Amino acid sequence: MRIGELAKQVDMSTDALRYYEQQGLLSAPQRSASGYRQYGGKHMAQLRFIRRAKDVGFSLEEIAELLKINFEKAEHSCQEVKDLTLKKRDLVAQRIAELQRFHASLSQLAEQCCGSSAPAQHCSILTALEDIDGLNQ
Amino acid sequence: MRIGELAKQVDMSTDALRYYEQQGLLSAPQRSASGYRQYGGKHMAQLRFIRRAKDVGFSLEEIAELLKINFEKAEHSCQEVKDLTLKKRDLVAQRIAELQRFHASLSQLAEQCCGSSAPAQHCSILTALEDIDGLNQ
DNA sequence: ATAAACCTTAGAGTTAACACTAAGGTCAAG
DNA sequence: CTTGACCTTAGTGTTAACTCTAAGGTTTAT
Ligand SMILES: [Zn+2]
Ligand SMILES: [Zn+2]
Ligand SMILES: [Zn+2]
Ligand SMILES: [Zn+2]
Repeated sequence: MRIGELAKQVDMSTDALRYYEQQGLLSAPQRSASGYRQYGGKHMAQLRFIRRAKDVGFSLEEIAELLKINFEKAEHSCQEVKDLTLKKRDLVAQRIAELQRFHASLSQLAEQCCGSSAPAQHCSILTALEDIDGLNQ
Repeated sequence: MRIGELAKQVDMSTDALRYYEQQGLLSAPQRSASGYRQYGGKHMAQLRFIRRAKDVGFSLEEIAELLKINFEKAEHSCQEVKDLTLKKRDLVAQRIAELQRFHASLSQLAEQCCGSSAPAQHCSILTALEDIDGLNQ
């Protein structure tokens, strides 16, 4: 299977596949006499692993770590894998908390603004951003 | 007030102030005979506006828009400001939803893994990432 | 045999919001 | 009058995950 075909199968771009190979996420495949990459089922499996790991929020760097562990299962522990997962989950939770603060502030600002098509000289949102006491306490 | 002094007052870096000026977020101040930037209260107010807008999640690009509206209040409406705010809030909400999906998946994965220091050959997390049916349905 | 569709590499571009560096001019204190 | 702290510009580096471009070689179908 050449790169275009594999890319179509897993719904990724050929650029992405070459990039993953360069980053050590996808095994370098054999090459044809003319230098074309020749992929097999193993590569498709790797790409599906990558896809699923991305779908739960892992970065490519983290996925590379997971793939390595998966490749050398005997030399790694469940603890290691679980730690990676929990650490990622906590980072995600932190980011969610930050965004929820944003969301609350934006909601509060929007609520107080009349939203009319009249000139904005009195706009409470602009006032809040200007004044020291516009937001919070 | 020179740039270092102002930067200290608002707790930002001098690089950041020059960057804001270049991006049109901070008015270009007068210069001394030797070319030093000379800031006043107006600039401090602008920086505080920027700080507060950042604190509720606006990007610098969005802040530039808000500053422009704030500067020409008569030519803009509350509706415009409120729309910006609501649009941003909805984007934030979307991102939160995505991260919450990540969080749920990661929690589920972690829950199923024994986390022991034994070899990872049986690890349910790796299995889930490998298998088609490991996650979701 | 030739055109369309595919493949190759290397390298630059994208986005955000700065941080860092170099090479040099200025200002206050002692 | 010299040190040290401050300022200037222009330009490069950072992170993530690719995308795009250029310049060319290969395969397949007609
Ligand atoms: Zn209003
Ligand atoms: Zn308003
Ligand atoms: Zn286990
Ligand atoms: Zn496990």
